[in-house]
Amino acid sequence: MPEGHTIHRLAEDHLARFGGRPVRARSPQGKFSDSAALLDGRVLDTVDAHGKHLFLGFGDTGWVHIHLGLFGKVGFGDAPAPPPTDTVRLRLASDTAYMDLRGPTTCALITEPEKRAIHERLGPDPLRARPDGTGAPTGTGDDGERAWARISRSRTTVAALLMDQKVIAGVGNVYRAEVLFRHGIDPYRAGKDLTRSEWDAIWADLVALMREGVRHNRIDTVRPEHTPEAMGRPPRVDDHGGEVYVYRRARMPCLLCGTGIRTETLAARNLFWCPGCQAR
DNA sequence: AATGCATGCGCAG
DNA sequence: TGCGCCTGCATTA
Repeated sequence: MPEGHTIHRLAEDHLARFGGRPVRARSPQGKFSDSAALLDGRVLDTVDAHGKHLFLGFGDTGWVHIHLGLFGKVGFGDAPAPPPTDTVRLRLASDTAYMDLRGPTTCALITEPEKRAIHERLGPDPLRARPDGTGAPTGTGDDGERAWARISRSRTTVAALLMDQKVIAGVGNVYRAEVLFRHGIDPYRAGKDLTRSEWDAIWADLVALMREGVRHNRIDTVRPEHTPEAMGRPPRVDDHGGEVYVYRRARMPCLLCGTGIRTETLAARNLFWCPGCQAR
């Protein structure tokens, strides 16, 4: 499940469920036992998310840094919490709720400087962009400038650049495929051959799409005129929920032009695109 | 029961 | 470029 929208949503959900109250912390699976003991009885007072990194702030005790990797999952439930299974890396529990974390790549108790170092190696995050119309001071949120500086000088493909967390943080395999489709860009185009206006449109689109992703807790990328209802086609049946144009639609006809969706492995990940709609 | 696969990433070579 | 890591689920036998 984890692209940036999942992580930002998890940050909100942790704060809503556990914020401001002491939590019980355990690591049934064992790898986080020592840190869980330090956290036990502490108060969650802040949360933060940058790209696919989640941070749970416990005051002077430090930050729990979580990265879900490919398989990591968080499950929430209401009290009373059932006995955890032995794959639960971290269980947090309050009087009203519990959370089980399984299979993360990272779950570690870190310091403020260590947290800062993580932010420094990540590119701008569309979900950390300054929301429009809030009157927030300019320059307080992420924007696409730093990403553009890298992309516009790079001979690497746009597809690879979008997945590079140092270039832009939070985009994963689904948003990558979908945003390139939405802008008619061939994934193999070199970064330096992207135009400034194309990049600006991509960044703005990611800000909007990923915010919707946080809101609905799933990835939907089809425009209103291309929804199953609008087109009179059956909704997507496969597991991952959201309505998309190309992701995991290999060999199926493009919703817009009917060309067969292509797939190829790029840097060990499955890339999907429509050769009819996406030009070089 | 065994195998394959996944919305990720870091490392060795 | 390929491998290992972490887990759960669907598919295959």
